[in-house]
Amino acid sequence: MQSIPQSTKERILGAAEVLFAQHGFDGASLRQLTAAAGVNLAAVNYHFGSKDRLIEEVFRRRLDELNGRRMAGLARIAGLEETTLEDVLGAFIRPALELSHDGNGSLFMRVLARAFAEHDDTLRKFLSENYGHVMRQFTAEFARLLPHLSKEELYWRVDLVTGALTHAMSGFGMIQRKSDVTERTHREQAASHLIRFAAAGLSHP
Amino acid sequence: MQSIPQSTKERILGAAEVLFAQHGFDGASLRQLTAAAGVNLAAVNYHFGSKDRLIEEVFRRRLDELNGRRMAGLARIAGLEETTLEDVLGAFIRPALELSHDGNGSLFMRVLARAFAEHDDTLRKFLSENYGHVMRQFTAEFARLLPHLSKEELYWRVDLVTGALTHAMSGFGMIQRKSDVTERTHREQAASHLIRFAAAGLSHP
DNA sequence: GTCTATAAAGTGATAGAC
DNA sequence: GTCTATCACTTTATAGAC
Repeated sequence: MQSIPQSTKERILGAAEVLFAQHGFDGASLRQLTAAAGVNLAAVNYHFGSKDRLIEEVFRRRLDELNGRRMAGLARIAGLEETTLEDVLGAFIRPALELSHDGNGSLFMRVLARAFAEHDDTLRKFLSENYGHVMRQFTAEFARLLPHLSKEELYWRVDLVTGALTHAMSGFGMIQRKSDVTERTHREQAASHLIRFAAAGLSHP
Repeated sequence: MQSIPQSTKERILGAAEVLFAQHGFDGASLRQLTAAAGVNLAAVNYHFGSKDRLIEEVFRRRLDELNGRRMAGLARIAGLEETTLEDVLGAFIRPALELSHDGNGSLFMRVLARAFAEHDDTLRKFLSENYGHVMRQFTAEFARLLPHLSKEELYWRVDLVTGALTHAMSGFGMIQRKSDVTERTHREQAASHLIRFAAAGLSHP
């Protein structure tokens, strides 16, 4: 297998993901970031224009893929007679699990969690405009499977699922991985617990 | 009622809570903070020693009260034969609700959410050492009420409840308050949905 | 496309007068 | 206990050489 040298742009994006996860968007400076990427300080502004635009690209790089997989998974099962709530939750959660098994993908889930905590209007608008349709599609499928719930009741429950998902997938929790369990297995357990927990929380009478 | 003038220390703590919620611990500078409090820049270092110690005091001021109420609520109901899961969840969640109805208390819930996202070891250690016993007490009561769950299974579920709670109480969600609902009512709805959601997620077979 | 150098402003912290 | 002034850095961003 031939090794393909990473472009400066890719090196910056990779280092940014790691450092934003660890220190936050304000906490990670362009100096730390370019040093970690092994590129010149001025390269960020040359390739991205500003730090804010770099932040957006860090999201876009992962979310295009992540939400594409979610939509593909949903398309495969949505509307079928025998679809279960667990199937739909799996279509949403499993792509996040696969991402977090791949290289620094798990760190990206922490970046995403920071974006929620940030409450920044610009960032929220960017996420909502570019990826809002995914949540809407999934919510529509939940509505079909849970016809006993009012629209409002459903929205609240989906919102709480989002919270549990963000928490679990970004590794916020106090649950420490035991030394005899690989990190991969630990995350798989998290996803499996999450799917059953969310299904119960969504569907209770 | 006589108005009691706030001390410099209290003014700083109040302004810090607001600005840390809005801009984060790194994002809010001591200059912004002291200007908002109407005190001199040097006052932070005089009264608290450093920015990090100020951050700790912002937590301590609210968490002593918040967790005290939680423990008092739990003591009132724990161990009783007829205690329900909803009662215990209420004892945990209602003090947070009351806090968020009081002045800038709702902003503090956002500060707390940021602390989770921060993943900072020093801060996590501070929270765990000072308030870890609260989660342990509540988990013990959950264990009593849910004897069919293994220890591991219960830990996962409690962790997921924490995520949903943080999310809901800090107002992360996409659910926008409607104009005909007061903010107070909105938060009460959030708490009520949360308690039922968490009870279902904790207790499913 | 990458580099150095630097501008212009902001940062936490502190010394010392009052 | 509060003030001004300042130290010693770090920040993002950019101009201009190569």
